[in-house]
Formats: sequence, structure tokens, C-alpha cells
Amino acid sequence: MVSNSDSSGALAQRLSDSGLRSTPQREVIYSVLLKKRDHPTAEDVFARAKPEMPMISLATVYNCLETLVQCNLVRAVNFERGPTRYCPNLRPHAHFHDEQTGATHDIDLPAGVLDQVKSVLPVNFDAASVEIIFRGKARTET
Amino acid sequence: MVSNSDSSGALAQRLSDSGLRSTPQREVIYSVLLKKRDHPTAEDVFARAKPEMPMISLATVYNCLETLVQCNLVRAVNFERGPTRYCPNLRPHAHFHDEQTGATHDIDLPAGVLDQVKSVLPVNFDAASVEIIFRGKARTET
DNA sequence: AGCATATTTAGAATGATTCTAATTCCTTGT
DNA sequence: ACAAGGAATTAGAATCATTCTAAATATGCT
Repeated sequence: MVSNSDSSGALAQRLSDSGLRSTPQREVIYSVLLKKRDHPTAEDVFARAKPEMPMISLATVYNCLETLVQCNLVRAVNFERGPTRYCPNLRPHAHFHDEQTGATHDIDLPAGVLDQVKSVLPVNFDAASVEIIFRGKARTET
Repeated sequence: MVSNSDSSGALAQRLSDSGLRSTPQREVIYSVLLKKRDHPTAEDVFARAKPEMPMISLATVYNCLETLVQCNLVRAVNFERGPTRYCPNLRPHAHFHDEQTGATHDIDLPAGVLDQVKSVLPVNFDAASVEIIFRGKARTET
């Protein structure tokens, strides 16, 4: 059987690259993330996956999300100690956390900005990754 | 009685500015943070405060740390969902999280870098704060 | 001194996540 | 097709950091 979409094909590919299996649960979790990119929590994902797959368990949602993060198909994002949120945006981007609404917005980072930021590091610090989080309020037009 | 040091004087001042009281517990917690600036967790602070004040409770440590954060004398720092760490460094700085050792290093930010970073935001986003976290490994010379 | 309010305290409760152990589901070798 | 072995899923228990609760203490003020 041929993959039914680019994204699930990509998922199957990434999984097998890592020696992991493509499963219905992983497909559903990933499709849920792609469908509504509002940085859902594991509980959110659980709720959205259930209609499609009523027997899925919360533990599986956690397992699958962890797997997707390992495969670099999804980024985990944390604000303070709130529940982890998941984001399928793979471009380099920062996050803007709206303190009024709780909404999270992706802020694409122009090439070079990350390098500029990394340039503040003393030579003996070797950064594998940089995370930038903005907090404030956003005027999203009505 | 006159304050016994600049820092506790500063603490008493900041507290009363916010309509809060200076208490022995708050003084001890703050002095613990100033004494060893290694980004301790609440449990770490609790352990370090106990010798000086054996009856202090963990709940009080949480309360006092929260109070100090409210007064802007201390910053709370989070890495993923690990326990919150506390940092009395008030200069604008980023954090470098060493993935091998778990150590956290302050990275002072030259004036202007935060503005450069903020400049990537679309006009309708108004950032009250920016947080920058590096992850990687640090060669701290022996 | 007496009162109102802040603060501290111990322990219970919470919430997100991880762990455990049992089951189910493939995949591969025969 | 069939069995073995490993991978994945599942329900529920366990964990961990933190917050809440209610009672006890301390403090500042009139």
C-alpha cells in the first residue's frame, strides 16, 4: 500500500530511518499536530485523537509525541512549568507567548539572527541549540 | 536595628516598597541565593537554609522565592520541565545549559542584542520580556 | 495591651509526566 | 502458514515539583 499523503509518507520514512515502526497511533498523533498548529498539550492531542481512535491511551500519546520529537518532526516547547506543548513547525523560529490569552505564536527567525545571538557566547561555550521566547501581548486583528 | 549588609538592606527596601515585610526567612533565603550563585532549585535552597534556620519549611522556601521573584530581586529559570532554578543576577543575561553536567551559566548580553532580537517581531507583537536559552557543552578550564 | 493582617508551617492535594507489567501487534526466519 | 522475539500499546500506579489548606505565630499599629 502506498502512503496516502506526503506527511504520513515523511513520517514513515523518518521513523524507519530511526529504526522505528510506523503505527496507526503515530500517524494519528502526527496528523493531529499538522491539522491544528496551535501548540497543543499532550492532553489536547489526546482529546483530538480520540474521535479518530477511541481506544488510544494517554500514555500512548505521550509515547508518540516523544517519538516524534526524537525523529525531529516535532518540537517540544515549554513555558515556565506549564504542560509541554508540541509544534510541527520545523523552520528555525522563536515563540511568542501571549500572557493575556495564553496563545503561542511562531516567530520565524531570519537567517543570521541565530548566529548573531550565538556570537555573544564566550569561545569556550559550544551551543547545539538556541531557544528564544518572547512574552507579552499580541494584537491579533479581528 | 540597622541592616547588617547592603544586600539585606536592599531586600528590606524592596520588600517594603511592595508592601511586604522583611522576615528572617526571607533574609536567609535571599542570602543563600547570593552566597552560591549556581542556580539552585527550591530543594537546594531548602537544604542550604536549614543549617542556619532548622525549623524553616519547604513551603516557606517556595513562598519566599516567589516573593523575591515578585520583587524583581531574583529571576526564576526553567529548563524543559525540570525544577525551577533561581538566579539573583539582575543584569540582562541569557542562560547556557550544559547538557553533560547539568550546570547553568549566565551569559551577559551586550546592550543592543535584546533589541536586535526584538526587531524580528512583527509590529503587532509587543514583547515585555525576551528569554534566551543556549544548550550545549561548555569547556570550563581546569 | 489588643486587633487585624501577614507570614510561616505541616501536611494534603494537584497536575503533568513517567513507570510498570501485561497484552497485543508486527516482522522475520523456517 | 507458523512460531519466536522484539516493538508498541495500554491501564493504572507511581513520581516529582509545586500549590493549596487550615491552623498556629508573629508583627505592626492604634
